[in-house]
Amino acid sequence: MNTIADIAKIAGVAKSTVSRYLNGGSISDKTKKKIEKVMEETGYMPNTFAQSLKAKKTNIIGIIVPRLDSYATARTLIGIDEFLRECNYQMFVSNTSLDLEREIESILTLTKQKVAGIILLATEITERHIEIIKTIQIPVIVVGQEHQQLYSIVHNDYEAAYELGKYVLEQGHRKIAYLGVSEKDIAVGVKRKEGFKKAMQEIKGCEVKYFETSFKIAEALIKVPSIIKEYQPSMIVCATDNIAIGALKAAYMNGLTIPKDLSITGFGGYEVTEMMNPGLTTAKFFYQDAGRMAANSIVKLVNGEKISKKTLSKFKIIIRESVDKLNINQL
Amino acid sequence: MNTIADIAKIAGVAKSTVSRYLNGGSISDKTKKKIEKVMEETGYMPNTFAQSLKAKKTNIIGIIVPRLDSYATARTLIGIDEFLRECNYQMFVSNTSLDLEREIESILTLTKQKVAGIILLATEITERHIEIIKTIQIPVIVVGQEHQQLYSIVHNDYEAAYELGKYVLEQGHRKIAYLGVSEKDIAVGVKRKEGFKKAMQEIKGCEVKYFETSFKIAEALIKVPSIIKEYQPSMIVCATDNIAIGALKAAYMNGLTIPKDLSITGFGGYEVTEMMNPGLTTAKFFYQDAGRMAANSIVKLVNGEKISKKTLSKFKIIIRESVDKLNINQL
DNA sequence: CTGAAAGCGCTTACAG
DNA sequence: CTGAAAGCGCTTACAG
Repeated sequence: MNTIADIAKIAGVAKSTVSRYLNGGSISDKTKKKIEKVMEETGYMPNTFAQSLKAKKTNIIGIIVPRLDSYATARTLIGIDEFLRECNYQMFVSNTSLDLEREIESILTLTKQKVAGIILLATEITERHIEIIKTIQIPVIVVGQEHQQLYSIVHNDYEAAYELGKYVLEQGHRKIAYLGVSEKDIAVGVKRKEGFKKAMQEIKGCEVKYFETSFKIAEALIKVPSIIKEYQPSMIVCATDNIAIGALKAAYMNGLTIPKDLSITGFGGYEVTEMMNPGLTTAKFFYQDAGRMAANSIVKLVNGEKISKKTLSKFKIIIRESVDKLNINQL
Repeated sequence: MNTIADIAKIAGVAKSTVSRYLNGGSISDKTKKKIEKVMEETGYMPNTFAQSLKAKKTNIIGIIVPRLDSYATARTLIGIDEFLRECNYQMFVSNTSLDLEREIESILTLTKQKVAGIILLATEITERHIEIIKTIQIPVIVVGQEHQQLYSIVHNDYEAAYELGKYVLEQGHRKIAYLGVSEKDIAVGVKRKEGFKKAMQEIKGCEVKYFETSFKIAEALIKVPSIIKEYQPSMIVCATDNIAIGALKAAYMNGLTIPKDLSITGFGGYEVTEMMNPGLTTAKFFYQDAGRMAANSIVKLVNGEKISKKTLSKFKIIIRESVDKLNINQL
């Protein structure tokens, strides 16, 4: 592996000239040719460390993800990657396996590596997050959760849940189970539930019962049968598509036909929900878009531009076949 | 952001002493205490570039993935990440969006960044891959595809397909459609088909017809109805779970009941196949294991240890409900 | 347009 | 155990 000094010697010029060649400084055509030739012959590759050591910054954006095996993560990463490439930035992905401790660690490690900025796909924002983000001198964008003190890109969980709730009521459902997640997760656990509640409050005589589960399909599989048995709702609104997929399977295993015997909805709009049978009605979020927005924001921050604290990503209610149309008079 | 020189000055020692403190060299308890104190006060963070510039190597392993939104990729990454963390290596993920040109580029970029090794989740290995991998002086492990000249971790596609083929025959199927992918993909396009063919050849009077589609669910959705209509098989063996999911949906949309009217199998063992209705019979590969194996291999190579050119990852036929048991006499 | 020199922040022999 | 010095490969004023 040869260095700029080798190239200079072979080409018979000074190191600085080679450096200038590399960085688009002004050089005569003659020396340009000479250097070009040597470059090709040697297959020279600049040492990124030496470059960064001088330049004091990199074109790398660190992305911290809670998990890799998630549709939402994958799509968001694709959006980030796409946009970053267009701006000549690279992305460095760091996985934390849903461990908040590792999230903090990752922020520190990325800082050491002098990334230009950090995008955090968040699940829960703790005091320690705020603290450390203030300490490091690097811009940070949070995706999926919001916090007054941080820049964030968030899905419109509240409105999406509200719209979905209204749709469900329009279909005549009046005895509904809402299967949510822990309120530690503000976006999924709180906002979606609140939006849904608002829709429910706008109508009289609708019975709703709230249940809680984890993000795991397997847990929904276990919880749903008892909900069906004890509460006997005409529909289960699930806080994520994965929970809905578990509910769908649980219902089938208990001999129920969807949507005739039970209606089910999700949140997310994962590709596979379209392939379920019946297709799942769900509130679709545009993860890839949100990823692009996050990338756009971080690049702006890195360049010292101003951006608004919070950006909302859009959603769409996708109506498929998993919700039955009930005749209200029959109830 | 302060440097080793700042720390040294504040603590009243030499830079080299601080460096020694950082790297576990021998120092007296007294100076240790002093430095420790200053470290805490300043919140010192070493500059990774300067470290790497001297040390001439990093603890980073570059991972090149063809796509991010794939179950197989995600699981493999998890396995790699897990193992690498245990060995104090970091992973740097580079996505190519199924663009072979970008794959070559990524190898070059990672080389410039002086990664210690590269793991390539491969789809197709071209001459240019071989060429460039020979050029760079960095160990490379290929996952998912094999090549005589490269180190690889491969799934046992051939045996898996053979076993699955035998199972299908045991269930009495004698008119089978095999829905595969392009033969450019040796593992999925060739090996699986070959293994399946071998099983078919061991029995007489079985009619098999081979079809081809892409990896996309949407394409399977289009192709499958015409296969059903024109060929009327009792079963469709799909080369991936995604294709099988598309087939399942297509069958439903055409009013068929699975497995009574049509049996379907896949390859992969994606988590969601268990949640389909009916559960999909499939050849499960252990992606996370394969990821760990790849990480293990690359660490060995980086440390100059010998490893075998090719390592096989295991598989398991998962029998669920998507294959009907036929009475052969009835045929 | 070109070159010599200083310096980025660290590590590592080499003396003491 | 500790310090002074050289050097990793590059970039960037500063002269010429």
